[in-house]
Amino acid sequence: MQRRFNPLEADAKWQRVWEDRQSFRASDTSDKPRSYVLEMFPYPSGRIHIGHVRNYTMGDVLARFRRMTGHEVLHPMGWDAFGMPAENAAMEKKVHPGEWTRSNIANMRAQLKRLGFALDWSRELATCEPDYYGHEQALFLDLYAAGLVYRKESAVNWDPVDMTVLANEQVIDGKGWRSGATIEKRKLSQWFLKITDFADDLLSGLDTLDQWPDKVKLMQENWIGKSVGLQFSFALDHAVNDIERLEVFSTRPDTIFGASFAALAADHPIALALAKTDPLLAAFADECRQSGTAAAEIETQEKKGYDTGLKVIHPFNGSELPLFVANFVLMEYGTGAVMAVPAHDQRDLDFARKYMLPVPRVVAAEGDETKPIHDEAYSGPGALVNSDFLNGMAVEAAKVAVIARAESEGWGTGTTVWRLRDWGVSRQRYWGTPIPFIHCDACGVVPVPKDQLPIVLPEDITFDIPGNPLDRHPTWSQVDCPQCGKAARRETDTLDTFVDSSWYFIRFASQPKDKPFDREEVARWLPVGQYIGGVEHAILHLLYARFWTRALQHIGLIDVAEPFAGLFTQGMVTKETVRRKTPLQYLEMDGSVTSYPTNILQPEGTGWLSPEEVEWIGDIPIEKVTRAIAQVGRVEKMSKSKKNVVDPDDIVDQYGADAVRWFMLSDSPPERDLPWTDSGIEGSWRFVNRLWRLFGEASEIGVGGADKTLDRKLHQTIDGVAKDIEALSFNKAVAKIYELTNAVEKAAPSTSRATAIRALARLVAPMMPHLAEEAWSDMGETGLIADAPWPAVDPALLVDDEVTIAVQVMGKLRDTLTVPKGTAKDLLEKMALAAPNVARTLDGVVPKKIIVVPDRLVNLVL
RNA sequence: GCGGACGUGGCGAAAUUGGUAGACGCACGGGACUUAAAAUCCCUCGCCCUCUGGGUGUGCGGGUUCGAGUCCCGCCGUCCGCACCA
Repeated sequence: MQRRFNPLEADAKWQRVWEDRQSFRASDTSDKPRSYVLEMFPYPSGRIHIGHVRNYTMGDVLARFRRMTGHEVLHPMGWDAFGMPAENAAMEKKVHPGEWTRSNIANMRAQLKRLGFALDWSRELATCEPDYYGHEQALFLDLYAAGLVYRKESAVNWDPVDMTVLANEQVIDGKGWRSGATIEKRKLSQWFLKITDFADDLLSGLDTLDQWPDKVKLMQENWIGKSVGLQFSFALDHAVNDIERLEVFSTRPDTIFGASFAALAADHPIALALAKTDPLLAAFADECRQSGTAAAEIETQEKKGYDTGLKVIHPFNGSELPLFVANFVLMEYGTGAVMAVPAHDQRDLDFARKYMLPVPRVVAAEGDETKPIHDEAYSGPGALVNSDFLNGMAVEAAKVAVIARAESEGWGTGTTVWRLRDWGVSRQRYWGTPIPFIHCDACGVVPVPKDQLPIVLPEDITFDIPGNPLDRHPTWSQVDCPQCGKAARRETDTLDTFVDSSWYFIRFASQPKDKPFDREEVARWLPVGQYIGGVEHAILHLLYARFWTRALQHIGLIDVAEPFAGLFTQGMVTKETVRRKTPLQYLEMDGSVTSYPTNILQPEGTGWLSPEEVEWIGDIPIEKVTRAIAQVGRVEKMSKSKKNVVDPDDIVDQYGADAVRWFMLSDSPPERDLPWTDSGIEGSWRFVNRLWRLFGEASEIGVGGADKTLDRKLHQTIDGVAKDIEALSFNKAVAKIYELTNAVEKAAPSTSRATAIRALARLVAPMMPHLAEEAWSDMGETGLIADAPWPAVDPALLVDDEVTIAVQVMGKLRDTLTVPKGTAKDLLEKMALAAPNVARTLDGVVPKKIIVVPDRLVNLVL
């Protein structure tokens, strides 16, 4: 056993054993308590990156730990395999997207296997295979039958680079989330999922998710964007194209007497109608449409308007208010028109000041009733003033009163408006799930009969020109109408890949051939107990998956409303960057620095330097090629462009899987970023070897017999590490294991020490499974440590029998006392006064008051 | 602008209900072993001082308390999300 630990040998050996024995295959029939541990499945880009390793290591530790604590664990892995990169590769490398994707999957599967994850590979799935997406088509048809899928012509977000439509969630600062191209608005016939039907449920459901980060819940809440208020109509003084009334929505109906104008979006039907005969308005509307939606532009953009000359009639006092077209009113929200109350809304105020409109105050805090509004609108609480029958009411009461009057008089209703839009799922791409519909000139849009599923993608396609290859395929879209039998056309749009990832966790739990899943089997596993992934999916994926699950529950296919009971969002892996420094400077032999003119020898490239391009002289980085001094940049997310990527394969080659896994769990709390350092992985590797040597001493009993102190340390560690793993506080579990290891190493040989070493192997088994198996077998155990139970805790050993008491004088530490646990207060008091450091500090002064906290401290107050 | 999170050594970080700040790891420094190196082991390691002791210290300024990293009030800074949402 004194041989050196050879990770590459041990890793391969135990990985083969686990596979041969199908150790991590989840049983559907087990009567153990079930635990579904899931990490977000990867897109098969070609290589695993270190962020995946961190993500899957966390899930793996929890999964292995749950197995050891008697759970039947489902811990599956699959591939989010449809999407644009495969088509881009097809265009660039002339390789079929399917071939590219499947070979990437093979590579990445091999990489994952090298890390020894306890995954149930028998349930592996890839969303690009017909036996997955065919079932997705069936579910889509079920949702269609239930009225949750519809098709409509609408203005959509068009990405001119990827040449496809994007959902609102996929447009960030007016740019495509993948391509970064500025998004255009286009009118297209599109498929939509009625996520808005579930807006209220998705919002209130957040309250049931007590094991989700507040941050994610808040982000979803904001995204869903519920606003409660009054929708009502103003009468117009002149009809426009037979439109006699103007519908507006307001969350502040209480301020209705403060309205001094009304405003329309440039695309509002009234504005469009007026623009036909008013070239100046048409020009203004065009200007509004062109203005960008980027953050910086909105920030600085001036409020602008165009007076239509029309008036709206105030529903209570009959006064006439001017009607403007204004650049700050959005057609997509509410009714595309607003009642403007400058005193209590900042945008309305800015606008009113510019166009010299009145600013009557109608809400005031006590004493402010006659205080005029200057540059800042008042949106705080208070009582209504200058508001007729509302005067004196509080804001909330006034809202209720106005809504009641509007409803009884028939010109408005209390309404809720949502920011959430329906989910547009059509994509004009090849590499996605074909939408199972047929367009017939006679019958219209006809769903594909389920017995004709799956609609499989054609293999013979070309990528030589941009656009959707399915549109160009000579025969694929030609099909007979299922209803009338006449020649018809297949839908050539495919589904957004976020649909694929909205139900894969259900398919993992149950994968019959003839249907998407079996209801009873799903009920045994769902919801996912612990879901782990990056925070970048806080809205997109996690909202869509919640919606899809609720929709399936709504149509009676499954029994849970929420797919993920526990969610954990882990931080990124970062690394220091190194950049070229200009003008170039050189380190001379004597340590001095020489500068050279900037016009000679300027090297090319981005300026980021990879570790291979840099040599370190002390802590000064030198670029090898130019010999110039470089500079250490910020610690940033690993990326090719910053040249700070670490490849998992390389480091597994060098240190083995366990050292890498251990490093992923050490130091940084899992929700925070983890800075990768070479010395850090070295340290992990050192610890692997330290443990290996210690495991070799498992049978050294010595003469001592029991070692009570070590027994306590062991049991406290077993207990603490279990709690830390349950809480996903891996960094704390790691620290406790280090502490125990230090204690065991220092302890003299004894039966306690031998016991502790054996227990230590099981404590590290979830984190370093290969080392643990190797040691376990060397210790003479016959079974696998992967199947071994978590060590039992003796509660009697969790409490110390001796405690260290702090002795303070006026709150400052002066001495400590070591006493038996539970020592009486008066005795502690005496001992504290007698302590030498305390006596010297007191110098004869008698304390006025003595505070004794048993087993903690004594504080002498003078 | 709105909402949220976070500020602790050279670095990553610990710290139950307010109760010995800096566990654990990394780096640095010193030592042992060695012909030498690697590996390993031991020691030191917040800052300052008149150093068997004392002062000071958790972004800054106040407050509550016998006692504050932790609670309260007011600032400053960093990061994240949303963004003309009526």
